[in-house]
Amino acid sequence: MDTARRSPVCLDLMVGLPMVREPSPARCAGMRAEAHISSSACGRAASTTMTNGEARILEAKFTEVSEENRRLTEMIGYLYANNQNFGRQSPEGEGEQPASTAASPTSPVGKKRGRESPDTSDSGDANSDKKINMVEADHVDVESPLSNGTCRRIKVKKVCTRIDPSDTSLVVKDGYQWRKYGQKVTRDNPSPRAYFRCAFAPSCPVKKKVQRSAEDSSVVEATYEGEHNHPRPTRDGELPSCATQGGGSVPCSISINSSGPTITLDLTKNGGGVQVVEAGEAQPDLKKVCREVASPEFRAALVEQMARELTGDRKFTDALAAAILRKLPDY
DNA sequence: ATTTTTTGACCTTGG
DNA sequence: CCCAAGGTCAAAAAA
Repeated sequence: MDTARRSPVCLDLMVGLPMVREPSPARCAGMRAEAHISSSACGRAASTTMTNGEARILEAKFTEVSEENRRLTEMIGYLYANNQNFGRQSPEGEGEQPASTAASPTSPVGKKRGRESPDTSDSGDANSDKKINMVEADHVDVESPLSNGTCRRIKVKKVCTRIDPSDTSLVVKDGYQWRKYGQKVTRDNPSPRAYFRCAFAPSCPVKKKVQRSAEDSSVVEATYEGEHNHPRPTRDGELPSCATQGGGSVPCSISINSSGPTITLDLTKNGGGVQVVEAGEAQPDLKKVCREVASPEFRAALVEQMARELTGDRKFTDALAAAILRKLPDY
């Protein structure tokens, strides 16, 4: 497990870009339109100091870098998810069934499955301090179509938890940090359903739905969709610190905000390198991608491009100069 | 001032 | 095309 978790890579390279959500197919058109509007607005703003041609070149470059950025982020998240899969059975660590038992895509989650063997291994550590106990853990994989025509399996896991009936918060402590983004009353259940996203979104795609059981209001059903591409923050669901955890698995992180003066570059973890554990049963092209990402050439190119992007950013160089100046002793 | 939650409106999907 | 239901967004409110 430690070996499998030794390279959690969370590389968020949103260089000077607004955070882009996981593009839902239906939203792509709108998002593209927005991107176009904003970039052309940029072009207009810039036209006071540069020619139309230059603006267009910059715009094209911007689009290209954005696209590459998105691909890299996606690839690394995917690699890490795979990496975790091979190291242990699931990110939550429960004994799950093999993926071959996956339900059909048209039936994502069996509505009400019979109560099976209680599962206390999942998130039990995080819940042990509360007066709640896991009643059921249910898990299936569903396939979600990707833009390139292939399908990616999304793990859907259902966990029933017994809580105090007077507790109306719909909060299920599972060691991760969640942000609520919606609540809805559904037809088949008088109690509302709460929608949560992982606090690390959009880099972490995991979502969960929490709703009281229609039959037993002391039981809440939490449905998890997807897998975390980062370690569990802490027992209490706190944000991870930079300190090394258990098996020395801390995500490398890069956080760049070129729209403002604050720039955070954290390449200290894992020596700033990208380790990739090759997935034994990975698809051939995935293996190829693994090798490519792990290769020194790729890393060198990545570093070079990042350096180019950063040094080319006037705001970054200004902020850097200002920071260095502050560090210099006054004479 | 900043972050998180709430909640009505909007979007998507399936029948 | 219409409708219903689930899911998501984003402005406002609360912490």
